Amino acid sequence: MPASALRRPYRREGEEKRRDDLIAAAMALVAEGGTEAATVRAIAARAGVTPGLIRHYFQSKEELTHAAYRHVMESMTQEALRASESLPEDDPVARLAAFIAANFRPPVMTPAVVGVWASYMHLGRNDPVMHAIHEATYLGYRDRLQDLIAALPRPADPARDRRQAIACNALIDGLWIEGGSLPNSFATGEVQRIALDGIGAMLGVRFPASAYSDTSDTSDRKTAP
Amino acid sequence: MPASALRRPYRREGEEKRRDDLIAAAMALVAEGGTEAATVRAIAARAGVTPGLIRHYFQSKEELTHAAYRHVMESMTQEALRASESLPEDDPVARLAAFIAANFRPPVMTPAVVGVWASYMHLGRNDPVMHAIHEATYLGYRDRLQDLIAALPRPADPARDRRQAIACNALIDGLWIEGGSLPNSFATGEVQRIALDGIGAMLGVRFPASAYSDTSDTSDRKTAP
DNA sequence: CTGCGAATTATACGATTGAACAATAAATCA
DNA sequence: TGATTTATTGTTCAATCGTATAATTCGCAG
Repeated sequence: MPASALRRPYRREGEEKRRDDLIAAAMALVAEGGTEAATVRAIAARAGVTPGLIRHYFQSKEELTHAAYRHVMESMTQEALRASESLPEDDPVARLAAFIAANFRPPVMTPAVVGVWASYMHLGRNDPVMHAIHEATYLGYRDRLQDLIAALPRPADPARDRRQAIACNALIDGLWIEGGSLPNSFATGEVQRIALDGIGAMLGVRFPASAYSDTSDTSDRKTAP
Repeated sequence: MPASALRRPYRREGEEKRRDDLIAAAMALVAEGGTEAATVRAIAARAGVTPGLIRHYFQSKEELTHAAYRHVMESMTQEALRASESLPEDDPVARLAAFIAANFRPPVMTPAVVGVWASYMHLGRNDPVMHAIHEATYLGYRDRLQDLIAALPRPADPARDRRQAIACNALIDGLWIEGGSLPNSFATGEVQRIALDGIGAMLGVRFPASAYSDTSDTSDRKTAP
C-alpha cells in the first residue's frame, strides 16, 4: 500500500506541561461524566494528544488517576488556607471564619468539584493508594482546622479541640457535599451562613457580620508564567 | 457434536424473591468492590443464577442499579426512624437523640454501607434517575429530622428549624462518611458522642447521658417469613 | 546542514462489558 | 396424565476498555 501519507503533526512539550495537561484533562472529564468517562482515549483527546502518550508519562492509567486525585484534594485545602492567611494573625476568629467561608463559594464549592470528589472517593475502597491519599488529605485539612480552633482566645484543651475539629470538619463536608450536589435546593449564601452559624454555636464563638458577606472568589488568579 | 447433555438444574422462584436476591447481590458486590465490580455476570453468579435472567426481571442493568440504590438509601432512613419511634412520643429530646445515635452504629455506619453510598453517589452526576433518587431520599431524611427538631419544647420558628435541620443533617452526613471510611481514626463511640455534642450545641439542647451509651443494633432482627 | 535520540503517533491485541436471542426444562392447569 | 406457559439457561455479538509495540517525526547537538 502507498502508505498512509498523512500523519498528525505535533509539537514536543516539556514533561511538566504534558503531565499537567493530562491531569487537567482527566479532572475535567471526571467532573463532566464521572470516572467512567475518563478513559485513556478521552483523556488523550481532551489533552490534544494520542492515547499512547499517556503511558509515556504515566506507567499506567491508575498512576494518572492518583495524581489527579491528589491534586484535587490538595488544591481545596490550599484555597481555604489562603483565604484564612489573608487576614491578620492577631484576629483568630476572623481567620477561622474566612477559612470556613472559603469552602462554600467557587472555586471550592461547585457541582464540578463536588462531582470529582464523589467520583474519586469510591475508588478509595479498593485501591490502597487512593485510600491513603484520602486519609492524608482528610487529616491534613482537619489538622489545619484544628490549628485555627486552638488559636481561639480561650483556655487550652487539646482533647476538646480535637473533637470540635472533627465536628466542624464534618459539618463543612456535609454542607459542601449537599450544597454542591443540590445547588438548587439552597438560596445564594444560605449554605455559607448555615455553616458559620453552626460552627459558631458548636465553638461558642460569634463570627463578625463581615464573615457572612464575603463572597470573594480568588479562582481567577493568574500564576506566574 | 453430541450436544452438551448437561444443563444446570434450577428451581423456579417467585418474582419478588428473585428481584430481592438480585438487588442484594448487586449491593453486596458494590460494597466489596465498587460499582465496577457489580457486572451483570458477577451479580448473576452471586445470586445463583445466570446472566440472562437479570434481563428477565429488569429491562436493563441500569434499572437494577436504580432499585438497589433506592433500597440502600431508604433502609437507612427507616433504621433511624425506627430507633426514634421506639421511645415515648412525649419525650422529643430523647427521640431526637435516638434518631441521631442510630446513624453511628451498625447497620447504618459500616464501611460497607458507606462504600455503597459513595459508589452509587457518583453515578448520580450523569444519570437523572439516580440524581432524583439522591434528592428524594436526602430531602426525605432531612424532613424527618426537621420534624423531630420542630417537636422540641421551645417557641416555634419554621425558618430556624429548616436551617438547623440542614446543619444537623450535614453534620450527621459528614461524621457518618468519615467514621465509615476511616474507622480506625476514631475510638469506639467517639463519632456518636461528637455528633450528639455538636447537635446539642447547635440546637441549644442537652441530651441525656443514656443517649450516649445506646449502642443497640437492631440489624439482626428477623422479618416474618 | 546532518544525524541521532527521544517524544509522539498509529495500529493492533486480548480481555471484558452489557445486551440479545434461541433452546430448554420446570411448573401449572386441564 | 399430557399440553402449555414461561422462567431460566447457554451462547453469541458488537463495542469499548487498558495495554503493548512498531513506526514516525520533531528538535537539538555537532
